[in-house]
Amino acid sequence: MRPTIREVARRAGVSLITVSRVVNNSGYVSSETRARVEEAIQKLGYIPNNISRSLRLKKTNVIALIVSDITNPFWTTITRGIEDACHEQGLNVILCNTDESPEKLDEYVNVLLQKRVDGFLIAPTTDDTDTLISLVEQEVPLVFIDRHPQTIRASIVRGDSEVGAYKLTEYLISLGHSRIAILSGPEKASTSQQRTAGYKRACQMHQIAVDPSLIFCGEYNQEHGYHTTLNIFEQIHPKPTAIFAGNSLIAAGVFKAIYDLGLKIPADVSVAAFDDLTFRFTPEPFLTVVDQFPYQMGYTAAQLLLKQIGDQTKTTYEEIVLPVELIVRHSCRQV
Amino acid sequence: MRPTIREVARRAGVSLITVSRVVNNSGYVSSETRARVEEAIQKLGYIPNNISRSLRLKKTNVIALIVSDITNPFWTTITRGIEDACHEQGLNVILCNTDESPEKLDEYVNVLLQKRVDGFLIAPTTDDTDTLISLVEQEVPLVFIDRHPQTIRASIVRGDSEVGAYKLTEYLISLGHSRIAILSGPEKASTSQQRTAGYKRACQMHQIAVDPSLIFCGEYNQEHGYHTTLNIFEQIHPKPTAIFAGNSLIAAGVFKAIYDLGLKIPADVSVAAFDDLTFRFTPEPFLTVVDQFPYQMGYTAAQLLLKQIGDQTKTTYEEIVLPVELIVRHSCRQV
DNA sequence: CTGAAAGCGCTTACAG
DNA sequence: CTGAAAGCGCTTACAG
Repeated sequence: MRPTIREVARRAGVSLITVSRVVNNSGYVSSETRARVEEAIQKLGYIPNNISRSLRLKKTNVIALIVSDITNPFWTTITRGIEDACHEQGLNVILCNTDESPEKLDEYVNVLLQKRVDGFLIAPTTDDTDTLISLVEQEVPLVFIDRHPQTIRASIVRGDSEVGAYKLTEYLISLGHSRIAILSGPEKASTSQQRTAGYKRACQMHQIAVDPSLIFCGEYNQEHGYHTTLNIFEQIHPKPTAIFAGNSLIAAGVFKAIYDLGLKIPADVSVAAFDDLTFRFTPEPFLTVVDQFPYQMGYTAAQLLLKQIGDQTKTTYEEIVLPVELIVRHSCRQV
Repeated sequence: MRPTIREVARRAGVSLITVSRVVNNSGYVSSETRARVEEAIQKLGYIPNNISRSLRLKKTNVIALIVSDITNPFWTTITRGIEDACHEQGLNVILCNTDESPEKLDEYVNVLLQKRVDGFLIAPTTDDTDTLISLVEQEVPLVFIDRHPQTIRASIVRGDSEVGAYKLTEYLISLGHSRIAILSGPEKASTSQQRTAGYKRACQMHQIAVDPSLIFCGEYNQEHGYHTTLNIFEQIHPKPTAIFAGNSLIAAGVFKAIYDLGLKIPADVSVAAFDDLTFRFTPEPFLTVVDQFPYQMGYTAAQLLLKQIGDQTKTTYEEIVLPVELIVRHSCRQV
């Protein structure tokens, strides 16, 4: 059984209040009293109970992070940024993986609402809206990361998908490509809408006709990249000379399909993608990408959430769009 | 302000106890009463406060996970296994990154002790012993993952490093290699001791002299892999024909060094490593590895911790050694 | 500079 | 099947 503040008080011959003051460094305590209390704490191995503190203060210093899968390096890196920002401010983060299941999201949100976390950082997937709406209605501090569910007005930190896609497409056009397939994400996801929009804008700006049969929406996963690429090479004529993968999972699928088709990148087809994630174990990274700086994204999102937790008074809605960067490497060639 | 159990009770015309019973599904409640209470809960949007519940019950249903860096795919995958196991049992996990800093470890442990987490899952680094000893003395539920700090008796779940290293070395020997450099981890880390031991045992079993100048301890990071490999190719004669990297970070450094030296794998030198982590974005994985199944490792560790949290009575010490597997690919050649 | 008392929102052993 | 009362371990506004 751990000693409580009461035992410390008894041992130091003071009241509970005084002990509370020295523990929290608040209010006046004479230095002799402080010393006595500190000695008692020491001797008893007293560890303040923050459960009761939280109950009184209605503040847990814990936030919830909900992503689809921490194992996806994009989310891993975001998570690290979040944890660092929270650690600096003395908060802890509870990690949740939903695997894109609305039921798991529900479950997590319910449990964490019961645990009275101070706020939520959520990377929403397409079909989660109901639970999220209810969070917003309850005015729980909440910031979205990366994606913005349709119709929900809440704070968000995201990369500039439109501009990123524009730059990437423009780069491909500058290499002489005019038939560029884009393997985007789900039609309803704000990120894939923005990426497709950037792609279209670049085409239009450079007098290249947008061919709707080169725009493929699908999940942000390898299967989409793989099967769509196989499809493209079987059925589309004239074949595209470049493929723009909407994220790195899709890119991995594209790579595999091209490998299985016995083709070479960039000799037979140029490939570029969103998100720069394979660098860690590659001596010489190869893929041309748009980097969204996920660490910064997580860090910024956490800071925004902490700010909102700080001033609960005004329920302000804030959208932070982070700049992205085109990193040219060796997966695209001049045609 | 959220409604409390008191308001629900008033609205339903029952006592607090009764509300508590229906919320927790414990004890007898007539179905009419239950219905009335449930309606009140519904109408008020009552969300039980688990802070106060935790205070009473002395149980938070939260555990702490402390790793050096979630961004390292080995830990990412372990983390996912842990989170899944905890989620199944209704616990949440707080994620902490120490960056191998003993001070950060201290800080996290103190804060989380104050938050009264139900237990700790820790991947210790070499110099953390003091804080960890104190945790063990306090009989806080604790299980180590992957590594075992010297001198501390506590539960641990780890891969079979010795056998893994033995198999990997034996495989290299079977290809005709007799000068095999091993780039192991820190001298004091149990994992690197075991890997070095497995390496030596394999050499001895196959009548190959163990050359101490081919055994390189260092950090589990890219720098060690990089600089040691450069060193090897400048200074060691006769040169080793194979390099055994102690983990995947070291392997990445080895790869980069070999690339920078203008050499090819496996034509000029064979390379094999611990941990299979690059598969995700690679259509055709190349590196021959020992897979430690980090997902399983995390899952198992969490289960062990949850078991220990369950029966607090006996402070049993348990060591679970998980089997590992040699996965032969294309980074080693016959000599 | 120090303290008495109420209260944060639950649960539980006991009585009826 | 239902409830009164004590208590989990803190903090705070107020008084002295």
